[in-house]
Amino acid sequence: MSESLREEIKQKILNGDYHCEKELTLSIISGKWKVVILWHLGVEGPHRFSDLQKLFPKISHKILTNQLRELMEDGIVDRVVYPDIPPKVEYSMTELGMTLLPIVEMMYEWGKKRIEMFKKEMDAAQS
Amino acid sequence: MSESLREEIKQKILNGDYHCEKELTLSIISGKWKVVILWHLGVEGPHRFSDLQKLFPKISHKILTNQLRELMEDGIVDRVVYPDIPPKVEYSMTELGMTLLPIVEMMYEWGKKRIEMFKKEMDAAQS
DNA sequence: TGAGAAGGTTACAAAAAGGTAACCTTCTAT
DNA sequence: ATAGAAGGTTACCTTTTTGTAACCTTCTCA
Repeated sequence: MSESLREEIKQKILNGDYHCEKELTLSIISGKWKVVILWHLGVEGPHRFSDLQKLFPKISHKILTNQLRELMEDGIVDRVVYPDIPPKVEYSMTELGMTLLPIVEMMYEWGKKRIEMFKKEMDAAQS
Repeated sequence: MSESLREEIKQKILNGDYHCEKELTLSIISGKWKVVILWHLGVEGPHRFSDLQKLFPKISHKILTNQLRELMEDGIVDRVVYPDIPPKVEYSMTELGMTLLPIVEMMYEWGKKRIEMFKKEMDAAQS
């Protein structure tokens, strides 16, 4: 019936009856591939659908479409169809999407440091 | 078999064979209640289990335990049991957890602004 | 004695997210 | 004709995540 956490939170906001600032943000970036997509679009600029497929060989066609659709619904990415044959479709960050990029970049930095900590722990354990 | 995205990403890191910095961070904060829990523990300090229950009346007992367990496994929160009767258990941020707080706070700020935008749009639509 | 407080666990069910595989469109090149 | 390119859709299935409800422990208070 309800169509996900994203929808649930949007409803709450529309009803004006909930404190869900952080949940809203989380609901937008949650998704197995969303932060990586955002990182590439934000840092490297627009990408075609097939570029993204090459970047993430393990994502299936359907799921990639799906993640992009949701990001579009949330106003984070834009989709431009060029009248070419074969089709050419480009995805890019919206202005709003770019305001999300600092968060994505902090997540990247945090994760990087955390991974370095793991490595040190493992090295220490071996000596 | 595999026990979630969190586990999957940890495995990748242990095997040393993956670029998943952002995914690591996301996997830690993903969870319907985790960012709110982190925000309260980080900004307001330690809380008892029952305090958290009162803060989020809709979270079930089991899910709260579960979210806290996962945050503990990830080294983000600490659990201290006091030898009282009835039991007293306090959850708090670890040092590592505190390094995550800036991200949570940015998520809060972003969400807040976004909600304000929604309100303006709705007001504009009504006039 | 038996209800309640604070925390915990377990079996089970429902919803959401992710994934597979097949199909479609329109044109171009073989 | 027919295979391929670039993107899209659909039906179906599996795994993860979230939730419900019941139970347990130990002590205290009525």
